[in-house]
Amino acid sequence: MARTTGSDGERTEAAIREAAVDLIARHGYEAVSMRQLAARVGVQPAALYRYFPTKEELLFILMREHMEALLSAWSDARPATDDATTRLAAFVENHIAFHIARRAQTHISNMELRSLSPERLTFILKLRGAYEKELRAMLREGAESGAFDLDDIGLTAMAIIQMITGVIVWFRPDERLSVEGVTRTYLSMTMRLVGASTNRETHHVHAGTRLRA
Amino acid sequence: MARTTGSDGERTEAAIREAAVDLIARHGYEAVSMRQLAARVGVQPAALYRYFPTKEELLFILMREHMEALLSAWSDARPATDDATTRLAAFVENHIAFHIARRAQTHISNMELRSLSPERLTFILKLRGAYEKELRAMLREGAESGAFDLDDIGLTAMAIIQMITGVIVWFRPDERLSVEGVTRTYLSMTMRLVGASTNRETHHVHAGTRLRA
DNA sequence: GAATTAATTGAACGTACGTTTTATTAATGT
DNA sequence: ACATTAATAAAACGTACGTTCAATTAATTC
Repeated sequence: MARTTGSDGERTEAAIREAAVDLIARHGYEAVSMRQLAARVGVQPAALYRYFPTKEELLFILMREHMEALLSAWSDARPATDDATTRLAAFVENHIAFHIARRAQTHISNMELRSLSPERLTFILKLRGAYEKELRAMLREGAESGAFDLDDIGLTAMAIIQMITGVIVWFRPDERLSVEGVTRTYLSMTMRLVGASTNRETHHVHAGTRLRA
Repeated sequence: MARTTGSDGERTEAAIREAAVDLIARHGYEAVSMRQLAARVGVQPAALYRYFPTKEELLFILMREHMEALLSAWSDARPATDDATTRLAAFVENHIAFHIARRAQTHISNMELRSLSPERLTFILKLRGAYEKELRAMLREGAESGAFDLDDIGLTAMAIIQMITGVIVWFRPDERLSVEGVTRTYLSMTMRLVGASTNRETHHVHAGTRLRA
């Protein structure tokens, strides 16, 4: 046998990507073999190499596209206003929506970094860094304008990222928890974290633990 | 060759554990071979099987001991008082100290769950569940007593866990960031998250001039 | 000092891996 | 229709994997 009837390069490549995302997110990059992947796609292992030169390149491409899509989504969602609170809220909402919609890809981008070659790792980390920088810039602006009250920009940024990315670890939308409800709660928690002054929560007094030396 | 001079079962087993924790945390369970592990220990691959029947059992033992040590550490650190704020503070402090001290084991317990058989996975998840239940109980008590003000106990618990466990992902103690300083900041952020009220009158103060990058 | 137990080696088993090569068929362009 | 290109299959390459087994030596016991 050779070329099969109805075969189409574009469709096959898309099918490989899709199957790879699902399998790698589920079992891990190292645990998924090219034979497994080919079987899922319904093709012989050799056919994969028409579309992706190596297994690692396939992983890298999936990661790169996910990170670029994340940055692009934020670029689109980013509000025009300079108001730090509005911008931070948009950031959190976009982040949660994006990560819930692409749970598998996010899992891969977070878990499989160590399977990348040094150069590819650096590339992905640069994209990640650019994204986190956006958050830090917001926090700094809010702190300087007085909209936020926080101890440490870097630590707060990491805390927020960990918190809102962690949603995908446990969240499955059901009748009890909706995407909107979860987003609302996480938005509220984020605002507390940065010490945002809102009209609704002025009666709260935050913990007195303050800056260290 | 056979038994080597000075060989000692206890020491060899400890060396295997130690090497396994380091290698698996660094490269991932699937990526580490028994041959690699044996080479690191300075022994032939077959020798490993005197101490651990299979590779997966070795992973399971490392995870189980880590989780049991975590529960045990909390059991020791848990304050006698019923005060929710005091107890939550102790929880966060213990959690961060434990996870920084055992970064590699934590990494393994968080990342390699999918390499466990269903029964072993269930076992580990039960231990983890017991730990998280402690946190939820604290939050519930604090919410009922009025010490805390929060929207959703389950979501807040997950947010806190993600946030304080995330420390090990990026934190390396250096001259700029000490364990104590990071712990203090995370403690403060946790108290904000749960809407803790303090008896000390703390008014809204801008952190502007004291901000760190 | 002989017998027993503990610790390890060396070699091998069967299997699976990522990848390459070559041949073959389907679709496309002329 | 025919030549060309696109898409795949089939088979094989060398390598590495987890694990087992028998043999061998060191330490311990009596």
